[in-house]
Amino acid sequence: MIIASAPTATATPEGPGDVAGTGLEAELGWSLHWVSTAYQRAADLVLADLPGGPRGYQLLVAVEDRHPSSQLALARWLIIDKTAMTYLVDELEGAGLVVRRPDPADRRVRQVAATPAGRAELDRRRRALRVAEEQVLGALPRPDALRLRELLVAVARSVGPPGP
Amino acid sequence: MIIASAPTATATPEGPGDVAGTGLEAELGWSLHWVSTAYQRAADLVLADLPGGPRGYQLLVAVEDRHPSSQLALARWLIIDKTAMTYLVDELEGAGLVVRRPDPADRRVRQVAATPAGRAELDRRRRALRVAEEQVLGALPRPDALRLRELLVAVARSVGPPGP
DNA sequence: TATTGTTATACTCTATAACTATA
DNA sequence: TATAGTTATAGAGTATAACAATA
Repeated sequence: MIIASAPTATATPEGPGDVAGTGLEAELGWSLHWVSTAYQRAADLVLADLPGGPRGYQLLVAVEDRHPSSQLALARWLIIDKTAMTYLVDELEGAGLVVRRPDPADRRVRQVAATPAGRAELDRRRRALRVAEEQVLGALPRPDALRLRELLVAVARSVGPPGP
Repeated sequence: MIIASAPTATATPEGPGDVAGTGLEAELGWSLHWVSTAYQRAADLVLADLPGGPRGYQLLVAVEDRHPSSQLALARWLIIDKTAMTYLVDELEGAGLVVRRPDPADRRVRQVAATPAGRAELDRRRRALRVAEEQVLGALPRPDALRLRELLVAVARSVGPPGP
């Protein structure tokens, strides 16, 4: 959970020269919380009926973009437990979106690959998510929205997606 | 959960004139996820030993900044169930950080107020959180960090903290 | 002996429902 | 009858542990 303390009355955006004053101590937590919540709400609507839900989407993206070598590699990338991965792959495989293939070189390993239906589903959801993003950032003028994306990406890079 | 798909190889920050390209569809979810996760990790360290944890902190902030008129008002502001609120207040009251006072005007209602110990604790945690925030944004030059805070606040205001 | 994947179990959070005491 | 607060219960999501197959 993100720390979301209330903004104080004087919490108007400050000029860049300003040091964070006493009313803004928790503002980062507060704003991050609400932006994240809004995005989640929008994304959940888009992904609610996808097998596996948001997790299922993440899995499809990872499978398509990274071709992970095993369920375990996939679990580590998504930072979920290997036991949860079993259930998640079960669900997506049951829906025909992915298939498990035994690795010929190591018969302990199952490779997970998207089916054509899975790829089509992924494309649809990706497009819908892009619309959802625009709704979340809709209050910002476009240059500001792009700037926000840039800055978030810069921070995200520095704080830690697990290395490729 | 925030949708966190992997960035693609070409996901370098784009210039403001650029329309989001095909490699960036899920970038907002991805960056939001990682920034939020980093902040949460840092905040959890600061708040792990506080009674009620992060939730307890949010409650202390709300009690001090907003003086809510009842547990129910507090629960609505923090968007947690009134039943969870009971347990949370129990924990903080047991630790001597808040007290429940019956409202003289309506004996069904319990007002929640911070004790001196609660206020002192809140001040300490607020300062520690401010340090944590700076660590999360540490990779950005200070003007960029301030700009990011501004933009996040602008979006947060538009997407929905419950009105005061 | 170590590792991948599966299954079964337990634990934590949150949500639902039922109850009390006031209004 | 409706509301504030409490308690008890059930559910979802997650983590832990033991197991089978393979290296």
